[in-house]
Amino acid sequence: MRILEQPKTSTRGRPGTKRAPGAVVHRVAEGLPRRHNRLPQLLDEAASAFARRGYVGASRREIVQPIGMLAGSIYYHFPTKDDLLVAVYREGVNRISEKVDAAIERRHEPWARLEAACVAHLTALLDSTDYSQVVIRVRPGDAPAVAEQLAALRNSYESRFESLVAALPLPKSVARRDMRLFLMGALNWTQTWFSESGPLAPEDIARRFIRLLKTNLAKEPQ
Amino acid sequence: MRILEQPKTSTRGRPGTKRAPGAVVHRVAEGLPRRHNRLPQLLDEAASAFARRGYVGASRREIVQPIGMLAGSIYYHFPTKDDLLVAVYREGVNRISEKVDAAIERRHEPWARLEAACVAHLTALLDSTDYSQVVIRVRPGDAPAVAEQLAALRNSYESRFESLVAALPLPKSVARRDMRLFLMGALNWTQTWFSESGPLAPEDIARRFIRLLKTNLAKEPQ
DNA sequence: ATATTAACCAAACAGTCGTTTGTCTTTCTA
DNA sequence: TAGAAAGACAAACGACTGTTTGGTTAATAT
Repeated sequence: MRILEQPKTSTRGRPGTKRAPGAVVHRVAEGLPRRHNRLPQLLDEAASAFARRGYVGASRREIVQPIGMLAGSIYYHFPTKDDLLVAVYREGVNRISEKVDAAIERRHEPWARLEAACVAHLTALLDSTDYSQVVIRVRPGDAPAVAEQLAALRNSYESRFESLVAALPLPKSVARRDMRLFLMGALNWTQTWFSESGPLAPEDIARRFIRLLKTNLAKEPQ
Repeated sequence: MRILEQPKTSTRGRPGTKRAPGAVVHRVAEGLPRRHNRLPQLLDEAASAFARRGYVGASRREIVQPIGMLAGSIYYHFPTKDDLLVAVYREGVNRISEKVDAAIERRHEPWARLEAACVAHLTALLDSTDYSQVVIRVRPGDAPAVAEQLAALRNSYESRFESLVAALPLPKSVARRDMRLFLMGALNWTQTWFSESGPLAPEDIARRFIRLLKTNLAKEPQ
């Protein structure tokens, strides 16, 4: 199981100990993974911690504590905390992408496709134990050394919505970029105020937002 | 200049050193403030640091370094880092509230009032050196010990928009709470993608979002 | 002019951070 | 079944964290 790939020019973060500049940073697993491999659990806990506490707020020790692992052991799997974040973030992008793709697959009408995508997006975002939360909660700038990687990952996901909006039959005066940013922003911000005990389920919220967009609010009552 | 008011039951955060439970936590300034008082600069730098790096990401030493103050000196003004955050947060709420109030003061048409409020809101949010950024960037949950205070402050500001939306002449079918959350979410999320070098100024974005809301997108092209 | 005190400085404290090193056990392969 | 490597543990490293303590200086009121 090969983990480290990029040249590791990123010696950022807290300079607890300086790393030897050109040396091999960490022994990298070469053979096949074994049965008793806690990498999946490690990623699960990291996702949970990053989603709940943010990237800087989640320490390595509190990440591994629930599975009885020691903080140093993470370095067998990931050479830095930043790399662990990238792995979680990538998995988050993959999962939410799959859900969205599956949701729009069998729809054909452009508005129905957009709505299905938004429902899937919001469900993933607000579902309490999902990697996808990290993609929204953690800003790329929170880990400067890997910020570009994170931004690229997020972008590769959000570009789907460009296509979905591009397919809509809209009045010429409407700037589609504005509309996408408007809609996605409102959806992403739900993470701030959404409560599971609230009256609305994630899919309701998504559908209501789409409806609001389509409704002509300038019209007088009734 | 009296700073500490609440009973200080919150001995949270990193337990570097335990505080004596019932003892007077800190000598509190009793007399009038003096001329050479760097409290305003301290607040400025704290706002800047919290806005740029987040609450947990900004250390006390990096906050005071630009004004040549030492980390320990903050404790003359604030008994904990959390209290410093509350002060910055409160100032942020005050500033953005004043701007919004001033903007809507001389407007009377409901939609014009909402638009003016959104323009003021977004300008404050995206203007690079303002306290108000902290109100959006920092989540109340980032400082659990004072989370309720922060939430209450944010709420006292956002309630303005409830009134503004309530005054709109809307079709009966429109849920005003949804609409408010929709609009405010989209505005607040701009902090994530806005770039000063981009094509749009904050006030343009706000106006375009309002226009999008009012436009009937369900209509076919032209 | 003197006493008071606001507003710091200087230096340390204990704890936590991300990270490293060396060792050990378990699993797979030859 | 022997050897090798996967996947950790145990313990420490130095830097950094929020916080405390005691002393210092300069502005203010008397």
